Amino acid sequence: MQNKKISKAVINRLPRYYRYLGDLLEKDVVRISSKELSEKMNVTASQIRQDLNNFGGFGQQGYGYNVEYLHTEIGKILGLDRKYNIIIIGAGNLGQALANYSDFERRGFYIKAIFDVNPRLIGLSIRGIEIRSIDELEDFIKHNQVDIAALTLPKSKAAQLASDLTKWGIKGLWNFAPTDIHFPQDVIVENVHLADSLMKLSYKLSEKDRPADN
Amino acid sequence: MQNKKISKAVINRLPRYYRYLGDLLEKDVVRISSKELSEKMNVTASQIRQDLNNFGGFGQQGYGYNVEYLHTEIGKILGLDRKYNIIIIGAGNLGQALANYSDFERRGFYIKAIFDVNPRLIGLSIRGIEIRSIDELEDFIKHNQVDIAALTLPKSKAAQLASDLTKWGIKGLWNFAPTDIHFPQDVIVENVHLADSLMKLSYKLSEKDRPADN
DNA sequence: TAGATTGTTAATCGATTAACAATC
DNA sequence: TAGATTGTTAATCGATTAACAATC
Repeated sequence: MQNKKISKAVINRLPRYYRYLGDLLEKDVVRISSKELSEKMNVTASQIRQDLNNFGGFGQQGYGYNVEYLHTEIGKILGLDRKYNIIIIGAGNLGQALANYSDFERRGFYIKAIFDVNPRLIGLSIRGIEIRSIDELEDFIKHNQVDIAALTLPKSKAAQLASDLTKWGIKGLWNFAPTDIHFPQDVIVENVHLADSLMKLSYKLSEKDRPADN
Repeated sequence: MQNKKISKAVINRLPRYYRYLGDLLEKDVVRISSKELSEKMNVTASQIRQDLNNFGGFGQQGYGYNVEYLHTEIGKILGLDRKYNIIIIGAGNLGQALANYSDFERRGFYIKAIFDVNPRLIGLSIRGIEIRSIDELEDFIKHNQVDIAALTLPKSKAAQLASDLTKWGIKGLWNFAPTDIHFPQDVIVENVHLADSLMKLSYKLSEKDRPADN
């Protein structure tokens, strides 16, 4: 079915659908119509049906959607029907926070190692995940199947490391450094810019009490 | 000038412009044309000019844009020409990571306190920021000017706390809990969903090796 | 002045919403 | 069968890109 190119807007919404369906599942809701879901999610029913139909018909006329089935199917679309091995580059606060966040494993994301330059951190463990020297990074990647590298290191080092990582075969980068990273090749980069997010918040806060000029 | 409603797409791009202009400033670049900037940022020059013209004419024909001036002006638009007091609700790993991230202060975001329910954490300090009991939260807000509350607590507690916080007068929520929070009122919510971000990454990784069907 | 580049209007493209026939 | 709700086409809306006159 999936022939036409899926738009970025649709992809951005998929995890949100997945989350809401997961919540419904926890509440033992068996079926839901696009209309009901649209009210919960604050979107139009039309958009939900359009979005889902990018990937095929998951519903049934007169009935709606089976929550469990739709949840599973969106999970498959999101690639959650397999496991991912993750390494974290940078054992600072954010890197440690990610390592400690055990919820990712429930979704199939396994953190296998953390790397840092700081000798005082190397050798320590977080939830049984060892902090290793960055010098071992290349070797580790060569000997382990690593799907995703999370970059939680300073901006100044991010670009060089990203380039090394892709050279060593990493295809997925989850970048938390406050700089954009993009590769024209087949490397997928997902950026998380916390500072940007905070600025959007301050924009909206300021907008509120900004006097309409002229 | 700013009369027409600014679209969400434009707002999302503003922090990115701000970031790139900051980088240029660090490299002592004095002026830049929309064309040069568009090449650096991987967008069209047209889009840059359209975006900026939502807020007024910051450039000069035949010259381009003065980097420092534009940086300052976008900063003002983003509301970075004032200070914000932040409190963090939830002193878990992510809350501690945010508290430790001193860079926010450079942009005018000051973390004033952290709150948690865990007695073993209460009383500790992170970078001089005290971890307090959640019982003191209401009182603290009443006696201090708090602009933003960062929610780094479990999903199960996020909704109730968000509702309390707004009752006590908080107008800005920076939500890291894996659940959507929205208030129809004048409360601004900015959601950071790390799990969603990771799922987008796994989508794109899976898409790559997904066989084009039929 | 000639060249460069903006600000802005018009054209295009894409995404969202509305509508409704198909069908469970 | 009648009612409900999907899947899907058509209409609308909004955002991006192209073009170019204005102007530094």
